[in-house]
Order: sequence, then structure tokens, then C-alpha cells
Amino acid sequence: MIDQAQLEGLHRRGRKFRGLLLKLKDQTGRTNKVLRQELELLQAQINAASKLIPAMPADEKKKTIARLKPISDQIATLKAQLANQDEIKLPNIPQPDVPDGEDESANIVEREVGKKPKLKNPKDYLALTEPSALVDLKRGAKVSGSRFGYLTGVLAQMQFALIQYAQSVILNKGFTMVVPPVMVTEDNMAAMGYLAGGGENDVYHLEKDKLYLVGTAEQSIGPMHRDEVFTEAELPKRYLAFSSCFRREAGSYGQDTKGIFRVHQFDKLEMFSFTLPEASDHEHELLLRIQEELMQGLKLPYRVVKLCAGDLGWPSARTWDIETWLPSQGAYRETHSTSTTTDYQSRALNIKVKRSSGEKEHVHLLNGTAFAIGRTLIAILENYQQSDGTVTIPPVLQPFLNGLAAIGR
RNA sequence: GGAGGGGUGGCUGAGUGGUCGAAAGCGACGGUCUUGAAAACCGUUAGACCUUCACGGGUCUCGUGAGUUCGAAUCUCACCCCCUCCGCCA
Repeated sequence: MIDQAQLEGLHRRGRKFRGLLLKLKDQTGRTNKVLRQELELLQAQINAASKLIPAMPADEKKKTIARLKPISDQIATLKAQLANQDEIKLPNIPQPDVPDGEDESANIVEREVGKKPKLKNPKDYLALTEPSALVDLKRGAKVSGSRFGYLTGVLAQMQFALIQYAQSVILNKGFTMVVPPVMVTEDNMAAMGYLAGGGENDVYHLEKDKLYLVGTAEQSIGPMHRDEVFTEAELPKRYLAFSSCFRREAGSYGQDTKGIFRVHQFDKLEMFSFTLPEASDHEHELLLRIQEELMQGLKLPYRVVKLCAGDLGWPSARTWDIETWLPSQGAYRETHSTSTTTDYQSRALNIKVKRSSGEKEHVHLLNGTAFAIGRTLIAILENYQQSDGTVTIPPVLQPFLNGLAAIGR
């Protein structure tokens, strides 16, 4: 079941998993296998005898059935035993190059890119948009409660400019645009690894319809190819997905309570790749490179952070975050994330590739933010603000806004 | 929301308790014939897992799960999905 290397890999995820590892120790997995073999042996006896029954004379038939009955009962008992061995849900194993560490304090900043703007008294994005009510939180709260807001006017238009800009950069790299369902069934959400390890508290659940609202398009794109077998030539399969994303933000009380930085609903463009196993590390670097290309096009100052083992999400084997500079906070804040889930999700989803040799193998699944639109708008507003309170529009976006050059002028 | 029909191998489709993992046809693959091709003819043709050096053997799978039975594609229950008609609706 689980080998030594995997066990060590899990250990690297840190203290949060210590309890889980103890539990694993008891369950060698061997018992499970032995039970199943025992069951198969009994089943073989029944099957063999059952075939002979129709041809038997009546009294021999009776005798045989009487002999088989206890075996059949034994099978039922074994089946029950197997069913009771609840499978322990394990997270993905970190890749070897992922740094050790318990939490985000052990994350590694790989590089800082771009020039931070020199601003005397930087305003935050709320102050910058208040005069024209481009971010309407009051009405958001009135209609939907806390952590909801309206994007209006130029800011709403900028959402679509960002989308167009991203498409112009990404779609010529072999990605297919897709608008996925934002509600998915429980088995798909579970297969993607988001109903374990605490993730279950952060997704919206529509109980009446047994559906989950996606927290990211990733959860809808992965299951797209569930139970499918790719040919080698079809890979890599790359999608650029646009979707609204929904997060309960349970447990984030007190964090970023103001504004639209952390909200229950936001729109996001997400890249997603299905690749050959040996190609996934390259693909992961590609996704990161595209993210950086997008940010450099916008000329936003950012840094690239590699998450340590203890800070990885449940299905992830390696994650890079891009954090963008927010002048009002004097800090870098997460705007992008890219992960390889190796074969963790593809196993649960039963997605394979047929090799030219005929062998089938699980593909690797990767995801990466193109733009989390709300947070990107925040970063643009703050980094492009002028001393007079107006905001210049990044040149790469202007063509998508009929040449509009500034907000608030 | 109401009424009805249906889910079987790559496809079509037969199969209502017992050598059925499954007829037949199509398709695909291999062969014979042919200068080559077509046609015709012959043959092969589901998957996952366990086991074996290998030949092979075994278990599971007929939408999914549970049940009845010595034995389930076939009977019972629940669920999922698809189609048709009506209603509602962007």
C-alpha cells in the first residue's frame, strides 16, 4: 500500500499529519490484502460448485447447497470486515525539491521582480475607488452580507480587459478557452482532494441538490476528463478556464475583513494542464513562466515564493505562489498560485494515458492562476495610483478599454 | 414540477435465475486469394486487479450501491444518468 519513501514524504508535511501517520502505522495494508485473497479463494469455491449444481440429481443438489451455505456466509462476513477498514485519506507527497518546514515561515522567496512605485502616502484601493464608488461594499452587504461587493463602472470593465489581455498572451501557447460549470458533484469534489484535510469547511455545499460550488475552476476542469484515456499525442492538454469562484472563508475571521481582497465570490482565469508524468515538472515551470509573463506585461512588482512542505495544500506536491506588492500595506500579497498534483488527482479521477507500448499510466494534473481578477485589480489600482488620486491604466490593458488611459480624471 | 421510455462489449443489439463475460451484425486487426485494392472466405478482438520465472490459474465488472439466493445481466430496494411529451424559464 504505502511504501517507506511515501511515508517519509508525508512526514515532511509536518506536525499536522503526525496523528495521521500514527494511525497509518497500525494499518499495514497487508491485512487488507490478505483478507481480499481469502475472499477470492472462497468465492472461487462457490463459483466452481455453483456451475455443477444444475446438472446434479436432486439429493446431491441439496447436499451441495447445504455445504455451500456456510461458505457463502463466511464471504458475507469477510466483505463486512473489508468494508469496515475505512481508508485513511492521505494528502499528496511533496516533491523532493520542496523545502522542509512546518508553515509559511519556512517558505522560500525565489526572486523579486519589478520596480515598486515610489509613493509618498500611498492610498489603499478602497480610498482610490471611493469617490466614484467603483467598489460598492455597502450595497454588497445589503444584498448578500459581509464579504460581498459590487464592482462597477471602469473597474467592472477592467475585469474584461484583464480577461482579454490574458487570452492574448495565453491562447497562442496551446491552451483552449473553456467556461466550466461552477457546481460539481460530491464525488468529483472529493476526487480533486478538496473534501479532506479541512478543505471541506471552505466549500459551499448545496445540500438540496447535493452539489458543491467550486472554489476554483480547477475543481471543474479536472473531472472533465474523468474515466478517460488519452493517447500520448493528445498530451499535453491545456485549458484556460474562466469561472466565478466561491469560498466560505471559514476560519479567516479577522483577516482582510475590509474590502474585496478576501470575499466569498470572485472571478478567476485559471490555467489547467493534463500532461505525461515525465513532462509535469516542465509544465509546472511553464505555468509559472506564463504567470510571470502576465505580471511583467502589467508591470506589477511581484515575488515568487516556493511553499514549504508543511504549507502545501492537500492535493499539491509542489506549489509556487506569486505575491504582488501592495503599496498601502507595504507588503507582498498572494495573487497567483500554481501547483502540480502529480498523479494524486488523476488516480482518483481515473485519467490515464495509453503509451505506444500499450501500457496505461496515470497522467499528471497541474493548475495555475492566470488572474484572480479582484486581487489583480487591487494591485493595479494601488501600484498605478498618482499623487492626485487618479489611477493610470496599464498600457497593455488600454487597447481593451477603448484606449482609456486613466481612472478618476 | 407532471407523465412516460431507457441505460448490456468500440458501435448496433439479443438475452427475465444456472457452464452467460454475454448471441448476432457492424467495425477494427491478422491471414488466404490478388500485380495492388475491393469483394469473398478463415481467424482474432472488453477492462481492472491478484497470482505465476513462464504456460496458465483466480476474483470483480452488463449505469452505481445495497439486498434475496448455493448461484444474479436477469428478482427486490435506493440512487445516478440519458431520451420524449407537458408546464415553467434566461
